[in-house]
Amino acid sequence: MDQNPPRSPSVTVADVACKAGVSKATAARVLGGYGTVSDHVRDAVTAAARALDYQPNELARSMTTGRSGTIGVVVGDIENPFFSLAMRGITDVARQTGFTVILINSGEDAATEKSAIRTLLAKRVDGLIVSPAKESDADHLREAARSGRPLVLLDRGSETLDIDTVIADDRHAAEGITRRLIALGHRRIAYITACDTPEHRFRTPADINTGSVRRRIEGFLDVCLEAGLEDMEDWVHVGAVTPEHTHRIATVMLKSSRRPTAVIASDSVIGLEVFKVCRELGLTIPNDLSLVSFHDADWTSVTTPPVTVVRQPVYGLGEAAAKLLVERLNGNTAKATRVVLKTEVVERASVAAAPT
Amino acid sequence: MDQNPPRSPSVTVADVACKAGVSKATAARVLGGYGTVSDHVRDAVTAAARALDYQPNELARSMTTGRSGTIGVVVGDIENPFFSLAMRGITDVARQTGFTVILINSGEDAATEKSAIRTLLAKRVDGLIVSPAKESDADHLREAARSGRPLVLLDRGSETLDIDTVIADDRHAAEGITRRLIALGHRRIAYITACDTPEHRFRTPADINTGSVRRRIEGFLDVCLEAGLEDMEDWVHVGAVTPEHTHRIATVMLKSSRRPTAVIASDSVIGLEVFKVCRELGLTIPNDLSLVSFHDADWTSVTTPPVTVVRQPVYGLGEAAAKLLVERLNGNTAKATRVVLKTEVVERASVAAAPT
DNA sequence: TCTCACATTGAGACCGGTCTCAAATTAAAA
DNA sequence: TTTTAATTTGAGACCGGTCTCAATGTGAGA
Repeated sequence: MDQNPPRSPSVTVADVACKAGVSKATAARVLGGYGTVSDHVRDAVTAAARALDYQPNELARSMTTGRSGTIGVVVGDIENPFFSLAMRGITDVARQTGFTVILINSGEDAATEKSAIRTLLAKRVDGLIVSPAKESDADHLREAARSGRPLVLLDRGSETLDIDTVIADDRHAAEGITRRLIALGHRRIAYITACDTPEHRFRTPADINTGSVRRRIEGFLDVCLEAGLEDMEDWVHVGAVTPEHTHRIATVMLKSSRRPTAVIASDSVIGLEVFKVCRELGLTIPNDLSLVSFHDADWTSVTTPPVTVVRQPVYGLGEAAAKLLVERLNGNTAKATRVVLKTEVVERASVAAAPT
Repeated sequence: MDQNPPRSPSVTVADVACKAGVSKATAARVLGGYGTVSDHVRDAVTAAARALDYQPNELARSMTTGRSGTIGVVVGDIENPFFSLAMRGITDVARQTGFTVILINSGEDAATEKSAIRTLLAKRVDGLIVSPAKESDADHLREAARSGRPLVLLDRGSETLDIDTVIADDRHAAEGITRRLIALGHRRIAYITACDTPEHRFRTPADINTGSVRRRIEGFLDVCLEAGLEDMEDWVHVGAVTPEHTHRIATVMLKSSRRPTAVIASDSVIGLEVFKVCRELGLTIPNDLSLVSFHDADWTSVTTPPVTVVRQPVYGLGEAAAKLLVERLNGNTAKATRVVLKTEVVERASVAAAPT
C-alpha cells in the first residue's frame, strides 16, 4: 500500500503544483515563501508537498537568486588548534545567520590557496574568509575582492591591502612580553616562528610574509632596540614549520654555548616542542630558560611548570570575521575596516629572572 | 585604455561564444571540455574566454549534471582536536579527488544534526560523512541513505544500521587497558565520558547513545566481570560534557572516601581536566591515582608524569571515511561495509600499581 | 563521380527553481 | 450599479550551464 516513493527523479515544484491542481508559479510561491497566495491554495500546496515529500533544490534556487547561502573559508591547517577554534567561531555565526560553510585547507601553500579561492568563487560562495599564507603576492585576494563578493582576511593581511581584516594586537602583545623579559634581566632572547624565508634565515621583518608574525617580530625588535639590545635579528629563528623542524631548531639553539636565556614561541605547537627539547636536554624551566608561548592552548596550564602565554581571542577572531562578512553580505558598503582584538598575557610559572 | 571590465553581470558561455563567433553549444564544448571541437575553433574560444576573463559557474553546471562536486560533513565539534584531526584527513582526500567540503557543526545536538543533514541534502551534496550525536533515533540517517546519496558514518554508528561505517576498535582498546589496570591490583576503576543519559546516571551500556563510547564501556565492564569485579556500573560517570562539568564530577569523585585508584578518561579533554583536579586536590599521579586517557593529544607526553593513552588513528579515520565515500561516488555499490582501524596503547608514566 | 561514414557545428530543450507581467477575480469606493 | 483598486493566479521568460539531435562539411572507398 504505502510503497516507497521513487526517489531517483526528485520531486519538483512542478510535481507538487500538478498534484495540488495549481500552476507551477503558484506552487513555487508557497514553497519558496514569497509573493501572496490565498490560504486555501496554500494549504493545498503544503499538503501536496508533504504527500510527495518535496525537498527543495537549493542549487536551482541559488541559480536564479544569485545567492548561494554559502561562505567559503580558506585556512592554513584545520588541524592546528588555532584554526579549529577560529573555525568554530565562524561556523557558529554562520549557522545563526543561516549560512553554510565550505572549508578548504591551503596547507599554508600559496598556489593551493589561489586555486582554493578560484574554486570557491566558481561555486559562487556569497563571501570569503581567508587566512592568507603569503602576503607578498596578493593578486588573487585583490581579484577576489574585485569579483564583487565580500572578502575578510583572518589573523593576517598587510596594511597595504584595502580589504576588511580581523586581527589580534600581536605587536602590542609581543612588546609587552619582551619588556617583561628584559626587565627580568634577559638579554639573549630567542623568537621562534613557523614562517619561513627563502634563505631560511631571518634578516628583517620585511622577509616575513605573515602579517601577524611580522607584527610580533617588529614589536619584539623595537623593544629590544629601545632597551639598547642590538643585532637581535640573529635571535629570530624561522622555518619551524613542523614539530620535527622545531625540534631540530630548538635542539641546536639550546645546545649552543651562547644559548638564549628566554624563548618566545610563536604558537602553541612550537611552544610544546621547545618544552620537550628542554626536558630532553635536562634544562629546567624557568631556572635555565624562561619560556613564553603565543596561544593559550589547553595543555599550557598543566605542565610543570605551567607556561606563561599570550592569550589570543581566537574564537572571537573567527566570530568577528564572520560577523563582518555577514554585514557586508547584508549590504554594508562602508570602506574596508580593520578590526583589532585585544590579547592578554597569562602569567604562569615558566618565566623567571635570567640566570646570572 | 585598459579599463576594468564590468564584473557585475558575469560573463557566460554565451558571451564567449558571441565574441568567438561560434554558437553557444560549441563554446560550451570547449569550456566544458566535452564533445569534439576542431583545433581552430578551440583556439578561438579559448582566446575569447581569456579576453573576457570567463569564470565558469559551477552552480549552473551542477544543476544539469546533478553532481555538485561537494561532500557534506557533520561533526560534533570542530574545536575538539579529535574532530579537527579527522577533518584534516577528510579534506586531504577530498582535495586529492577533486571534491570540496561543506562543514557543519552539530554541537552534538540531535536536532541540529537533523537540520544540518537536511540543509546539506538540499544543497545537493554528492555524499555525506556524519558523526552522529545520538544513535537511538537514526531516522534522518536512514532517510539520507535512502535519498540515493552515499553516507558514511564516522567514529560512531550502531551495528543495526546498514550504513558504511568507519570506526576504531574501541572495545579492544578498553579491554586492554582495563586488564592492565586490574593486573596492577586496581579494583576501584572509574570511567568518565562526555556522553550523557536522560537521568545523568549510568545503568547499562544500552543507555549510551554514542557507539564508540558504548563499545568502550562494554569492553571495560566485560573485563571487570571476567575478573570477578561486580557492580562496576557504579563507577561509570556520564555527563562530562564541558570542562566545567568534568571538573565537578572529578572533584566529587576524587574527594570521596571510597575514591577510585584508577581513572579512564574517554577523551583528551576529560583527561586533561582530571589531571588538573588531581593537582588541585594534591593527589599525585600515579602513586595516589593511575590515569589513562583516550586520544593521544599532543600535551599528554609533556606533563609530569606523562600520561598513558590509547592512540586512535584519528587522521586515518577521516581519511578512510572520505576514501570510502569517494569510492561510492565512483559507483561502488557493494553492500555496506564496516571499516575498523586499530588502536594502540602508548604506555607512559601515569599508571602504576594500586596503592595498598 | 557518387556514396557513406565520420567529424564538426548549431538550434534548442532541459535542469528546478525565481520572477515579471498580464489576466481574472474580488473587494471597496463612488 | 458602476468604477476603481487590490488581491490571486497562470503563462512563460530566465539563470548558465549540459546535452540531444539534426544539419553541414570532409575524406575514403567504390
